[in-house]
Amino acid sequence: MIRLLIADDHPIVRDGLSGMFAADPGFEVVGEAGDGAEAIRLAEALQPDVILMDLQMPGVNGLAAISQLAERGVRSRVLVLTTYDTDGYVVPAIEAGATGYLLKDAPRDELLRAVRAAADGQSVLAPSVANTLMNHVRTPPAADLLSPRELEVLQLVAAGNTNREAARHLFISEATVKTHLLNIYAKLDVSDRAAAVAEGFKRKLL
Amino acid sequence: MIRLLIADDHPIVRDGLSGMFAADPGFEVVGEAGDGAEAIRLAEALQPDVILMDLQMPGVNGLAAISQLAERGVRSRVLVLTTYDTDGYVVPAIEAGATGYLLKDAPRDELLRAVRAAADGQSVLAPSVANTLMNHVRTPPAADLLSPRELEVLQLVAAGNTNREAARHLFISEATVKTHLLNIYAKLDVSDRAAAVAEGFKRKLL
DNA sequence: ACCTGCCTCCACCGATCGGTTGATGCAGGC
DNA sequence: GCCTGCATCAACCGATCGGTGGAGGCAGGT
Repeated sequence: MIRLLIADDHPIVRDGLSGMFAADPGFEVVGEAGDGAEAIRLAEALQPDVILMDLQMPGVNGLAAISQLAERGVRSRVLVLTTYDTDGYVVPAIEAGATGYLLKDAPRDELLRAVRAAADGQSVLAPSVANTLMNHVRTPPAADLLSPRELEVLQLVAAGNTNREAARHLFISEATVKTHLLNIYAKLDVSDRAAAVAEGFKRKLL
Repeated sequence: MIRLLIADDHPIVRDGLSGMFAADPGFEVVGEAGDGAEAIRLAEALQPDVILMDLQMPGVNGLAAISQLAERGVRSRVLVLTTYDTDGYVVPAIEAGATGYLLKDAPRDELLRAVRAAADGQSVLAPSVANTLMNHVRTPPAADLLSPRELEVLQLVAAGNTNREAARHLFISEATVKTHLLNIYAKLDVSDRAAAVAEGFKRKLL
């Protein structure tokens, strides 16, 4: 018997989900919340196995609610169930601790399977959500903004080498290393080696 | 009609998959490869819609094959189909360009659905693989190795500030900034600001 | 043939940084 | 009450860095 909490600001959606799960003997809807704050209160009080959470809610939104649940040590699994494939929310929701991410257009049986999987700690992602997540992991084009040589220099600098040491590693003069660095600064729009390293990481060059 | 290429070093597995897809009129197995090199050759020659790729293969392994296919501009979707939920390969495979990742214990109909989805460009992940991927994007504990103040200093340094500028931002003296930096160097086991920024990124502190 | 981008090198300067030593005050834990 | 960790400040030194203004060679593309 899986104990469920439903958090959605639309009563109609809550009723629909509630009825759907009530019809299946494997589930019990133990509570319903209309906003994030209520969801947190009820989750702490009821300790459900799974929380179906909409992201768009008034006041404390779903994302914030997920973060707070994690902080407060609530062990319920959170399954995000949202209307739109709002790309921008997928990664934050997962970072915040969501166990799964489905869209509301999912067929009934898929939703039931997903909740069972979530209760079991397994991850369920809608295909388009999986896409988003995978694109997030895939390294972007990583522009060949820096020349190969400049990249080598930047790597050595990031490893803590002084210009002189980097020069020795590359069998060139210290002056050349400095020239490369100045070019790197210009290309990355920074003004010192530390910021260049930071930009290098941000742009996934390192 | 979806055109398939099967790449697996076990003939038995190839036969099994081949027979399975041959039985369905929606698929056509246009080729089979026993190693990565052959998979690449056949993929370029046949331009299949989907490639079912095992990761463990002699010579050029599946991971390397996926990378090379992407480099050579082959437009086929690659669906990784491997025996074990080898965690370490999930993220690299996706970074290399895999469209989906399934385990060989997947039921027959799920495999068929997955191939159709892949042909359509949609992502299909086995639940345990989805788990792995999600854990990868979740920010690790991010050890509170650095004190809050030290972290602020490091962030300012990473943004390209000089010690003096950082001091002004924090309303403290330059000497204090230097002290913080020295403590940061010791904690991160580096010897200059550039390497500290690099370590900060590697340890996900920035 | 020309231009552009890349890689290489030089010299000089002031500004900044890294290293050291030492000090104070204030929390929290034993 | 003592110790540890954190945050704050000071003065000093040599080493390093960033900025400037060059210069030449060598490849690839127009």
